[in-house]
Amino acid sequence: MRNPASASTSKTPCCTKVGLKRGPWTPEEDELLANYVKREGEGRWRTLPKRAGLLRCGKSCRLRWMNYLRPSVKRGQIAPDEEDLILRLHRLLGNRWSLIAGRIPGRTDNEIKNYWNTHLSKKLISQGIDPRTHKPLNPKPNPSPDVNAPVSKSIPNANPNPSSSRVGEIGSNHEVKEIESNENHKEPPNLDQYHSPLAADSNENWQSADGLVTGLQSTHGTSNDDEDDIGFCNDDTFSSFLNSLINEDVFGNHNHHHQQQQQQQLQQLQQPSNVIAPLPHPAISVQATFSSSPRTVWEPAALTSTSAPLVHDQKDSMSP
DNA sequence: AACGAACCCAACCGCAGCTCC
DNA sequence: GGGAGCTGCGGTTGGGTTCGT
Repeated sequence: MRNPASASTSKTPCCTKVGLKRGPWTPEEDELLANYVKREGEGRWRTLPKRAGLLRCGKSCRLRWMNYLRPSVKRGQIAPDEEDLILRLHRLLGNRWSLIAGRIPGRTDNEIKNYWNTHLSKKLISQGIDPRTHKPLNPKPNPSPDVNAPVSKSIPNANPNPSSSRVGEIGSNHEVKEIESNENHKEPPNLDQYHSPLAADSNENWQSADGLVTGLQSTHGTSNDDEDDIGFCNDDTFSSFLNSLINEDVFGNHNHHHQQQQQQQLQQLQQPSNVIAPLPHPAISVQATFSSSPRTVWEPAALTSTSAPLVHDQKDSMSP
């Protein structure tokens, strides 16, 4: 990793350091950016502002495009189906917002993160469920959770163990690395050690976490020819699992590929229309974080207006 | 009506991973 | 192999809006 105090910082000066504009975007800036990206395509964000005639830093441009200007970005309220999907995916993935967003067409990671922090975490808390672990807040047969406890603004970030904000959840990079590392050893890790959202819990109407784990593991135990190549949480396996999750059919619909194939697929994914592949195996769009693959991932999820949106396909009830 | 508290969400920041040279 | 540069992710902030008193 680079030392932020040295090269990196000076190489990528932030807006303030070079006197670039910050804060809310004006319609004129939006238009400049949108027109430029439509004309030239995404990428090369660092130099884009200059080329597009914007007094913004590249990061800011990218964020604005990704979260707001992209034609495929869906606006409006999160539908109940989407909410349910977010809950289930979060339970599985933790705070991997981009992965979650990659499974929900038209929604951005930022939007989902915000929605989680402002709505869902509170909702879970009010149900006595720890939004981080998806376990009961008070495991002991205690007086019911304090539903009336004030849910302060800080709740989203309220972490029983603040110093571990990036360490204490399955979604953390460290843990993903561990999983990947285990993958190399071809030994299924015990997910419980990550006190993961997969851990069993109670009063939820979505699938039992034990079932999820079992399902995931059984994916390996029972599946096909490519077995040797499959680590736990192998990209495709994981992706399959996510699809199954979405389909609410954890044990069905498995299909494994070699990682090499995945790489190829990922390259193909540079074509947006491929990103969320149509069922039966939409798989691919979740790969980035769980693999060493180049990132492509989530962008396309939003570009699926022409492909079958998973939520629609599977649940057939998400209304516009 | 006025004020403060709470909420919401767009945007920013720092870090980490990847690619290229 | 290692450093430089770029991109993307997740956490956090802060300003505008809504709600409650």
